[in-house]
Amino acid sequence: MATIREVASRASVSVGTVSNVLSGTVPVSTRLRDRVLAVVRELDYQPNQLAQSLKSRHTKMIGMVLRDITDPLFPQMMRGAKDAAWARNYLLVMLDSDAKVEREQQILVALRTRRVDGILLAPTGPEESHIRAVRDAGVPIVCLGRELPGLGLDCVLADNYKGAHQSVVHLASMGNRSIAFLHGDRADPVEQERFAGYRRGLQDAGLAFEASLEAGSHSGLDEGYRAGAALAKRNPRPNAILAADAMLAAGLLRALRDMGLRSPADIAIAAFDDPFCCDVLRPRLTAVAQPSYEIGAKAMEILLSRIHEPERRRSKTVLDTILHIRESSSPLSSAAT
Amino acid sequence: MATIREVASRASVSVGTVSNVLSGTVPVSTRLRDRVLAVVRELDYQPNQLAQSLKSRHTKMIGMVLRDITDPLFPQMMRGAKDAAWARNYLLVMLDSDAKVEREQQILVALRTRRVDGILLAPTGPEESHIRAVRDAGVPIVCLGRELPGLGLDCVLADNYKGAHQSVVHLASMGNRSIAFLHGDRADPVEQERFAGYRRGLQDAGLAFEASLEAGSHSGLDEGYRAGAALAKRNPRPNAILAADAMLAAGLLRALRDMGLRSPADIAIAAFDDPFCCDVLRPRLTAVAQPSYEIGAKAMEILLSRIHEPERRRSKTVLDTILHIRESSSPLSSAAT
DNA sequence: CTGAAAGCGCTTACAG
DNA sequence: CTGAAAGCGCTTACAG
Repeated sequence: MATIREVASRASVSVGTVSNVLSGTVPVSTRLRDRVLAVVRELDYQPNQLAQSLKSRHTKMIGMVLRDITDPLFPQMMRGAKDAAWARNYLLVMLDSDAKVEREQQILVALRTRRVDGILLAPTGPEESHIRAVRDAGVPIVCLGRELPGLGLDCVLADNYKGAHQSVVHLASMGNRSIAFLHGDRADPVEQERFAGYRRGLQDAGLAFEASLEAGSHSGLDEGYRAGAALAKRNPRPNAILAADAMLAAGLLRALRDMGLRSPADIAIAAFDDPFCCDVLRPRLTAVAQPSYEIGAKAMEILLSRIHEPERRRSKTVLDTILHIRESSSPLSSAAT
Repeated sequence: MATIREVASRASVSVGTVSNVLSGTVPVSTRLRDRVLAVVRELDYQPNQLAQSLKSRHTKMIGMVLRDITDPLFPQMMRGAKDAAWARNYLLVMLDSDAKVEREQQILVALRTRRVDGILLAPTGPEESHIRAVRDAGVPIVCLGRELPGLGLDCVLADNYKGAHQSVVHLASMGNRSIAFLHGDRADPVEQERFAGYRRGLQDAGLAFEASLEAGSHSGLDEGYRAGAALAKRNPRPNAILAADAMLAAGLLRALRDMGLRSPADIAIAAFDDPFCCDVLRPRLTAVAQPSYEIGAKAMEILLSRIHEPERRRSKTVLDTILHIRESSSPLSSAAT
């Protein structure tokens, strides 16, 4: 690839002059300007951003580190972040940490040595010493979807508490008196928020909570099937189930079907997050959607602000979830099975 | 962040020595070595990869440019590519071109100026002049999932022709005599392969093809619903439908349900690609899956080979698809609706 | 084994 | 307006 020296010599000017016409920060005579531009075109010269960055101390590049690119939560989040980045002329690159802390740590180091201007992070777990290290090195980080208690990082996340509360109130308003909670990962703080909102929703709806209303111990289709079936076999059978995620709900739906039970007639269902399959399942699944696009966009704006103003106050942004009421909780919304 | 000069002065050695102990390519006395390493730890010094790359002429970074990160085809592909990259100590970063050529072009330029060592590209469309430009600049590119006719790029893709053929033979073997094809984008070369395989499958199964067996003009749930319903209303009604993608099939399924038709009893269905929802739909969808993980992994291996051996012969790798037979085409596979 | 120096490809004051 | 020079943070021969 051509270097600035080559275009300078071909155009018979100094490299400084080439730099000046390209950057446009210093006036250059039209004659030289045209000569330089012609050579630039002729050679298809593109400045080496590595060299530029070395001087200018910024790369105009942001890294987005995701726990699991397979999770339907993330594509929209990335879209939001990407659009916000492009709007300010930053390049957003995405990395997948595969839900492994060591991988996350390696990625963080790789990003740091490549001097990205900032990082958007959907952390893998509670472990945070490696994150602290890169924060202490001075690279701005904003957390996606959850808050890391220890480090005072900016974060933007959905209001899981309120979302759970709202869905329980909805379920109760449809006449369901006993509403169960299907757990995924009880140790996950996000799920704990959801569970807390559920408990409070029960209370506000004047409904009782008891231990027999809880089931599930990890995520996944199979666990949804297993724990969902167990729940449906309880006597008395709960009228409704709020699942901690859509995967569990899909398994649950399968279990009901195999048991000859119908939803919402026999059991109403609602689930967290709203991957595409919710709308395609039978019955269509009522879901508490996170505003993923907005989370991504907002997080990027905050990151960019912090890059340009490192001392700004740490912020925590909480965005409302959206309740999509569909067949699985509402007999009215078209012919449900 | 600390620079090599800082650690050199703190350790009272020259920067060259620091570099030598860190790279390990030149022997250094234990005394100096320990002193340097101590300071490195103390300062949490990480070499600036920008500067390193400027000298060494490689960034150890690969860009993966995807047409649509929302497409369930891609997460696994990225996993495959990422694992292959890490194994050889390269960093893989992902970019989304949003199915827009201009965006793809901007990303390609951004990647080129940042001097990535190579690019994995799932191109957005037939337009290829901007791709040619970066190839001509000398950056190795391998194409994902399709072949760009004009440029002689390495590519790795699924055998769509054979996959279609196989699924038609399967459908025919289940006793279906008239098998329709539900189109997404007729201009898409990948779909054309699929359609050709379908035609040939019909022929090999001794079945007739006629124009009334074709429907659909673009992709999406709604079009699947619309064109699927049209197909199901034809007289005589086709026994089976092969959908160009799973989204179409989901819409089609919805249409059948609304028409009071059952699958596979009234109409058998198979679809291309195998997003998660295929296994969760009711009935579960028979699908021709692309070996996404393998495509990604293989493509990365080829890219890495080309990086180290630029003159190697151009290669085209075709991987077999996998037919997942499920309820929608096989009454045997559990109680189908 | 160790250090001084040149150079990777740019940008940015500073003279002229 | 234009060019020569210093410097960004490294690596790599080359002396010693």
